[in-house]
Amino acid sequence: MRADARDNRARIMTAADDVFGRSPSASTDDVARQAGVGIATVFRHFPTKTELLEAVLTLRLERLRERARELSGDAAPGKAFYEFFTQVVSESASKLAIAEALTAAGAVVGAEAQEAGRGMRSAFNDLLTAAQRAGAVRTDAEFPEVYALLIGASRGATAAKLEPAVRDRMLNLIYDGLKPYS
Amino acid sequence: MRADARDNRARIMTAADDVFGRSPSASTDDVARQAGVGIATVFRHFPTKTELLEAVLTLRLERLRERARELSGDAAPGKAFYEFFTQVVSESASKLAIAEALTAAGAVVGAEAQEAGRGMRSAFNDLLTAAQRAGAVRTDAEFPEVYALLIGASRGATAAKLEPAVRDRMLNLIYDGLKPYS
DNA sequence: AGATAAACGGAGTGGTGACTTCGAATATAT
DNA sequence: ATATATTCGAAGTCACCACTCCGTTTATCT
Repeated sequence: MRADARDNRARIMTAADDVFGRSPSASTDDVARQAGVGIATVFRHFPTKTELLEAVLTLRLERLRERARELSGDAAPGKAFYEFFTQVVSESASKLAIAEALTAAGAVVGAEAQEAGRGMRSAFNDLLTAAQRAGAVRTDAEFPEVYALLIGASRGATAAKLEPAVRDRMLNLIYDGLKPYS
Repeated sequence: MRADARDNRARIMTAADDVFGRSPSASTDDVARQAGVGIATVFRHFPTKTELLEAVLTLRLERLRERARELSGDAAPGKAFYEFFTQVVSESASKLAIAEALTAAGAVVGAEAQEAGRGMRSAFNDLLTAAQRAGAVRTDAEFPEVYALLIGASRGATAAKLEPAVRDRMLNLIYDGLKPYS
């Protein structure tokens, strides 16, 4: 690939991430304008709008998986789990698309995005079981319902445009339900 | 209004509730076809698509408020609160639009829908405070975060197409966080 | 039953958005 | 520097959708 083509591809991804993050129903023209390229250039790199969306989604999922792994290396298991949970929800509140991405991850057709979704969920599951072993999360909570909580909290925070203080109180309610009986 | 006109209006509302419930991006033609009327008839009753959506939303919100009031009369306060919460989430899982409705209720422009949203939230708040007085919900949980939980659980369940069993386990985690320390 | 006002439906209209075409521009190899 | 293969972008095409127009039908009143 020629150097200018690679540049443009990166700029399109960045622009798409930004534009779709603000308004998921934005048009391809919007993305092209924001990226400073022609429409045709967008379609040359991503033959269909769906593929562009999937590329953005994949990137976001990969970043989240990366973040989960960092935390699992750096912090105490309980802290790592709750911090990751909080961070995902906080980012969703300001970036609509992450929530949609998380949702779509379970049902998306594109092989790449599916793989990224599996990776991210797997990393989250590792955080969960480590936190359970450390006694920071009750052991009778299983992955599916905890993941459902993560998605729900993200989408709820995004949809309702919660103030940060309310969002934190909501998260604390959730966390109290996740902690072991004392 | 002529009798046939009133009939058609009702059929259009029912059809819209069904069609938009399955796919919120459905076209007005879809609604007309499902209702068995021409497109023009739909637009005669609801001059714009937004107004049709708002009418459906308002109806749903009013039904929810009604349900909340019934429960608050019939059941013990704690039971009434948790049952209402569960029912809203369950219905959202099968009817996408309720979640969107709940979300939109906070920000919708139409005066009628706003009023219906206020009424529904107020009825939910009554359930909450009664349950708190009865010792079934911790008293330091305030309305905004509890309502945020309701929206989040609804949207999460809808978006992720949770199996009922997982949904119930997720709700139990939430409820454990809402119950008073024992 | 006949008159008439109200309501109906189907065929437009205009605008938008995904995707294509093709001549102009530009990176890279020699 | 020049050739050439690759990439670019502006101006299309086509399909879809919200909304309108108007000739036809139908409920209701006398």
